[in-house]
Amino acid sequence: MPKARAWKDALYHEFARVGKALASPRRLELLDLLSQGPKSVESLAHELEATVANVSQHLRILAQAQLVQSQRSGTFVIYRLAHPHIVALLHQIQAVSEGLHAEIREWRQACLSDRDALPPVTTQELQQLIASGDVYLIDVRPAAEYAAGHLPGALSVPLPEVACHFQHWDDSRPIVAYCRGRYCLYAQDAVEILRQHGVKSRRTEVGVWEWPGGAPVE
Amino acid sequence: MPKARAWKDALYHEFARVGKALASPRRLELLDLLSQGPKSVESLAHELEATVANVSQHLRILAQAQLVQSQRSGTFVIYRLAHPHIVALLHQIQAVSEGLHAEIREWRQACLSDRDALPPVTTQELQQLIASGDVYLIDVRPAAEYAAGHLPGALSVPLPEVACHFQHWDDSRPIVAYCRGRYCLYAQDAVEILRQHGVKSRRTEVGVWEWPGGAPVE
DNA sequence: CAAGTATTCTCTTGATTACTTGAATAGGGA
DNA sequence: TCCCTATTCAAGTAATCAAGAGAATACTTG
Repeated sequence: MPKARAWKDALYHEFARVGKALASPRRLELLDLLSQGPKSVESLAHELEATVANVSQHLRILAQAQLVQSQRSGTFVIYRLAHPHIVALLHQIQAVSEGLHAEIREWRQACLSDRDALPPVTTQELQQLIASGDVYLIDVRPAAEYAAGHLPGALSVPLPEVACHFQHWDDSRPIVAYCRGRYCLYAQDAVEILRQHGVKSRRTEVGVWEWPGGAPVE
Repeated sequence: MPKARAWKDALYHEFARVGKALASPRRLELLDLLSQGPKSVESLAHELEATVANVSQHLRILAQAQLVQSQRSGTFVIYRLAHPHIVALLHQIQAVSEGLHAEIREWRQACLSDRDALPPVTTQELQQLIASGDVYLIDVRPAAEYAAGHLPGALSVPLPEVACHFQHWDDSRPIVAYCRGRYCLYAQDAVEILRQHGVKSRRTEVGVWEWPGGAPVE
């Protein structure tokens, strides 16, 4: 039945177009950054510490696979994910990868836990804290990412400004920092900065877009 | 901060190992077949209409990414998925791909619907039918895949045997055929065979492993 | 132990991909 | 209109990957 073979070949060829787009570390990191909100080529290149030309080419490949869309805004070109499902796909890959390759778990432990005095805040805990309202919930990502979506009740305190803000705060309320996700070090760094100023704080277990209630509020 | 870059590079490199494994149509089809149950290299090569050597190499790549595991059984080597999460990852890729590339939907419509007199059975409908017990629910996949897991109450009627079995059945009970999934033509073929014998039947909308209740019973 | 077979390994060829560098394009602001 | 800047294009090189053919391996069965 050669007809059935042709149909299957075409079908899996299409699926592999998505697979090929996910086959490069650079492109996975680009998608991860774009999951935090729309960004320009230049800012993506800066975050990746890669050349603009290189990032531009990777974005072209992602656009050909229709995983991202671009849109001109002034002199910049702004890229965004083409569909919210892609965030779920990313997390699925990361989950499978972490499930299969124990070294990732170990790295994460090594990077995140040994510097961390206090254990991270679990999702349930944070939900209770938000409901009670008695918490400084700080979003330590860049302000643009906060603007693209954040947890309910969160304050935007980008990492470089953490050291300035806390001084005017009530000492008795707990401080909880969150960032891009499981593999982002920003919240970890914020907690460390605060600790060096003698202020206790904790980070969340997961990032914004892993929040169970779905998309965060604007 | 070059240390953070090194950590990120290593991390996304690991994620990309999974991505690279998913970047080939052949490997995606292999994973899809393995999601139906463990199989030998030879039977996989036969289904893919590829050489054994070629399939063996693709399996090696999948094994290096730790997506599949092998185990010797007699003179055969049996491969299986390393983790049930991988099925979810596959379906996620297919969903994103189908969401982005409209042509896949069109192909599927063209292949599946025009030959089909009766509309497919929805998941809710089938659940009601199974609960009532008043249905011939036939699993038209190869017997080995039925053995590896099937829907509750299903009969194993491999495609080549469909023409023999139906004759002893009660005409008044409805017949519903299911197969590997959304992109498998077996159930479609079974319905067509039955129609040529003057018997009405329908196929399900989804396959075994897309069943909402999770893994099927043994 | 020997024969037979399923599977894997090795090597080669051709094709695809990644990254860099330098030039070109295309808007926006003066 | 002209310049300025963000982005893209193009060319070249190094590296990686896909697929096939044939040899080698590993295991079972007699």
